[in-house]
Amino acid sequence: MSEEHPTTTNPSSPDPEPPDLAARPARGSRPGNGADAGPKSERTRQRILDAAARTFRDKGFAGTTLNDIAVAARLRAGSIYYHFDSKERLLEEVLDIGIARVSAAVKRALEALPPETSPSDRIRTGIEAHLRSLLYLGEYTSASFRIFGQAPPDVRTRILSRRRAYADDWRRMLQEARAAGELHPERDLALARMFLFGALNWSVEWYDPEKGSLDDFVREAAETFLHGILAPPNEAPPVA
Amino acid sequence: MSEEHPTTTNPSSPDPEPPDLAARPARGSRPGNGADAGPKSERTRQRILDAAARTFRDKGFAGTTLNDIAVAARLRAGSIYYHFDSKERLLEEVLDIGIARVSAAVKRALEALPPETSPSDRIRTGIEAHLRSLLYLGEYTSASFRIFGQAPPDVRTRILSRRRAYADDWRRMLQEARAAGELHPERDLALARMFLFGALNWSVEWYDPEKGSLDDFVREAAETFLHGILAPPNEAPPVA
DNA sequence: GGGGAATTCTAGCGGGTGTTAGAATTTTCG
DNA sequence: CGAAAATTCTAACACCCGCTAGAATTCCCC
Repeated sequence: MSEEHPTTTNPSSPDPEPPDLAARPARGSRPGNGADAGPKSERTRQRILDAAARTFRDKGFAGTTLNDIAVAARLRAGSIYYHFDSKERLLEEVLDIGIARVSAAVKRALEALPPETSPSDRIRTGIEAHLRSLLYLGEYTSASFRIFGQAPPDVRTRILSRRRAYADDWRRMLQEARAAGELHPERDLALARMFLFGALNWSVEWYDPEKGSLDDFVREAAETFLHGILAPPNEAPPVA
Repeated sequence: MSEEHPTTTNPSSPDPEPPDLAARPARGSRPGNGADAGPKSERTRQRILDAAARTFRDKGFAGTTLNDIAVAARLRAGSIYYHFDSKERLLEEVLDIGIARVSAAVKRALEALPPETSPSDRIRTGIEAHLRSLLYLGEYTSASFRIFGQAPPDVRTRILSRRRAYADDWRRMLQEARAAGELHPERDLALARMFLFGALNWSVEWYDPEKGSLDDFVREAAETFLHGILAPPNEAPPVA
């Protein structure tokens, strides 16, 4: 219990506490005493993280200056280094929080469903939860998907395990639906999943909350993915 | 006939020659004579453009150094300025060529169809052509979609008209299919279109040409978008 | 309120950026 | 061949980057 930064900012995800992110000794002198750092500066750390998430998302990783972040967080660039080891580490934490939040939101939504819910309805719920956390929950989630491709290789590999775990959740969901006979037997599930991720994550680039409610939007998105755009082939359309 | 650079590099797209990109007087002295620049250096310009497309795509706009491009094009960074005004202009031309090629490829594929082709089959063909030019045709097309979001605002607005024109092609295609009664009446076409773009363009990030043929891939992608992933609701699945 | 730790700021270092001027080289063609 | 034009290179400028040391300040708590 001698570490001073809680590392993971999101309180809703039970973390196995990856040790690589935690080790950051306070600069000037040793904190020494048993108590961890006061919650006072924890809020500054939070402000920096928030500013970084938004700025990274808007201008990309290489396009973002530490000064950009500092201005948005209302301090000087040098002060960032009291809280974070480097620009890369800052990115790493933003990305990490991002997937952690999306993953937790989806998990929570699925667990809230009645146990007899059909696999395809679970997929529907998952899509809606994923989209909602992307578009509403904040900049971490959108940043996490938007700039992952720009992250330096070592950051990417360090983040990858979490992303893979989330991808596995989806793989499982789709396989269960297939096992239940609810999916078209010829569809390639791996491709469908990547297709889905692409479609959903791209929405942060163009979604406009002014036009129409978010609820309608996420519902329609799920329907489009499940049913496609074609009219049902056999029966006449319900409008008669 | 006093300009020396043909501006648009792709010979396969009939361009209306946007004048903003063309104006670049040769540096040291006036070319003066009636003949335009020898095709000798035109190939250097091409090499720079190719190198820029690939490097931009891989490392992003801000993450790419003029020196990176110069190394890939086998010359010195300063020499780039003989052919291009600035890094931004270089990006602009790469992006421009990218959409122009995708747009031309899709248009060509659609025109090759027999005139009685149904609107939904036209959509299918469009999807396949778009994907193919993204994944096979080269780095301009993939770069164009991958880094558009990183472009400086003025570059983005200058490119936007072309992108809008391409989006309009798709809007039209979808509307015709709907008018023909081939689309599900409740689907939101604007959303479906953005959904589709997101799914397709994201594929440049993960598509692996080693696993399976491109033909199968693009076909399957089109089916997934058209029919969704669910099993057909009314009839029994064709496997009986 | 005062003392010591925690936090922020100032100032700067070393390096790399886009860009440019002008010299050096290559190409073109009479 | 030789001269003029076209192309490339060299060298540098001005600037901004990520990052650090140490001084200055603020915070916390007895």
